[in-house]
Amino acid sequence: MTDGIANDRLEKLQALRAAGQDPFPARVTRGQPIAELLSDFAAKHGQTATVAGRLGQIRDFGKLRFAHVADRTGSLQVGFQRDSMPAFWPNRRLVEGNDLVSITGKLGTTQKGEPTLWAEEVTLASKSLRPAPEKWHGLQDQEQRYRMRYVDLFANPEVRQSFALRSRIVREVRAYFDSLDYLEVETPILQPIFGGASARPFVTHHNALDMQLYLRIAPELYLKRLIVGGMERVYEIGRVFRNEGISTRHNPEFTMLESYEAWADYRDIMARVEGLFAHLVERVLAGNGTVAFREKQYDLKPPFQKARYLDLFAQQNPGVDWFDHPSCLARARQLGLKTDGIEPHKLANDVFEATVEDTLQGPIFVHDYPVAISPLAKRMADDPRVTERFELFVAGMELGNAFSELNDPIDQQQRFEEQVAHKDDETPGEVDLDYVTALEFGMPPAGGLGIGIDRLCMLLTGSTSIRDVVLFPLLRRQEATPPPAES
RNA sequence: GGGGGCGUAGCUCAGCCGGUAGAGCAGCGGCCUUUUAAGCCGUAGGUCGCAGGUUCGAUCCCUGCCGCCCUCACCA
Repeated sequence: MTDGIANDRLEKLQALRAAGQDPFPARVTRGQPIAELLSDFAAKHGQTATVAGRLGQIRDFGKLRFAHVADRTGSLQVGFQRDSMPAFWPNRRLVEGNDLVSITGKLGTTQKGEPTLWAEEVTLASKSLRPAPEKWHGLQDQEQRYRMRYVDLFANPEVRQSFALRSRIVREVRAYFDSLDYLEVETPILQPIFGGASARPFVTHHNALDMQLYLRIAPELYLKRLIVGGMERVYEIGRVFRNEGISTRHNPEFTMLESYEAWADYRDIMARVEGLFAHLVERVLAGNGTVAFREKQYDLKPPFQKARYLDLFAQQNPGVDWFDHPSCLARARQLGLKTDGIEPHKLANDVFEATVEDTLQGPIFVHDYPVAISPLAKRMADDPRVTERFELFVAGMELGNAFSELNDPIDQQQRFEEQVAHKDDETPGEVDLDYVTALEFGMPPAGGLGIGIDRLCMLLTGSTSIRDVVLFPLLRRQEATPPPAES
């Protein structure tokens, strides 16, 4: 357990104990937030104050030492003078950089005007047995930053800021839906039948019921049951799980916002999305709607562009008919896409993704998706081949997906049966009959929305990798180095 | 899964044409009461990711493996 712990720090720990000091006391004098102390600092000159936090590197002048103490709100210099703290002085070296401390003293300044707490009493709050990363560069190694996020967070202040911003984004998303009289709800993560998206699920098992369960790939079908139940406006922000590849835009567990609103259609939901972005620009970006992402600028202030799915398809694939398999097949081959064993509608959409998605700098609403790739969306009245559905793209990245919800139980059952007939790893092996039953009781016309919160955070924080907005991204388990092979 | 890159001290990084390892920070000892990437003097710290191979000799070249990063595929 002590493997890798610096010996000199263990020695100091022992020395502290020998001197009768607990290196891990249950409580110390709590500090005042440093940011508060720093505001109108001049007026506080001479006052007694306590700060508690992590000690930075010590600058030692013999009979005088300086160091900064950082808490969640900021950092403040502390000065230690031999002549004003004779009791502490002989043990001063037992408290060192990266230790957690509580320090009481008088507020003042140095000759250069730096706000400083002149220490009178120092209490070790918790001994750090490991040194801090390099003071100037912080922790740079990506692997260690993800594996040891706790170090990344205290060593790299901008990481803390990024996650504080994420917290603010989620809070404001809630505030927006709350203001529209939506109810925040929680629906099952453990589901006997997975649905609401197309993705491979994680499989688990409940012992007492001896039942196979899936971690949800989407909350959709449960939220729409609530619409049937008359809740009318609901949203959920929660983790979903997809057993698929990992990339800069994909983590196996990620946070999804889904909202459903009775009596709304997909046009209304488009307005909701624009309203949400207007709210976020105002409350998170302080009115400045321009964000930098992957070296480009994006203006997130609504209104957003709109384009029909099939029009975009036709622009990038002249002469190709989305609904005509041979022509899509030829185009797919020309693009070098994988074509073996791919369902026709899937292939057509692959052509769309290969040729159109990268051009969608946006923000742009792509709307009216073909029904074959939209099993839960309502058909257009004047063209049953397409649905009332849109996706929001920014920087070639899919941020959201919305549609007028299919509420015809007979159509829904047929589409489910179609899916089951062509079952693959990404579709459930059975029809969700209970969901169909719910629709049979009558679901009002409704508009639904899904937004990937992590991707939204990437955009608003300028992060190029989803791992920079997920506190603990999934990494391969680090195995102990295997012993040399026996012969 | 394919392609590319990386892995050297606790941290940040050098390391030439193959000749057996370096700096800064952190640590330890010393000097210093106004520094804030403090400074100066000294000192200690290494399974060069792991395992093989080539070679008189491998951190360096080759092969395999492990991990991470980028990218493509996958992900409606």
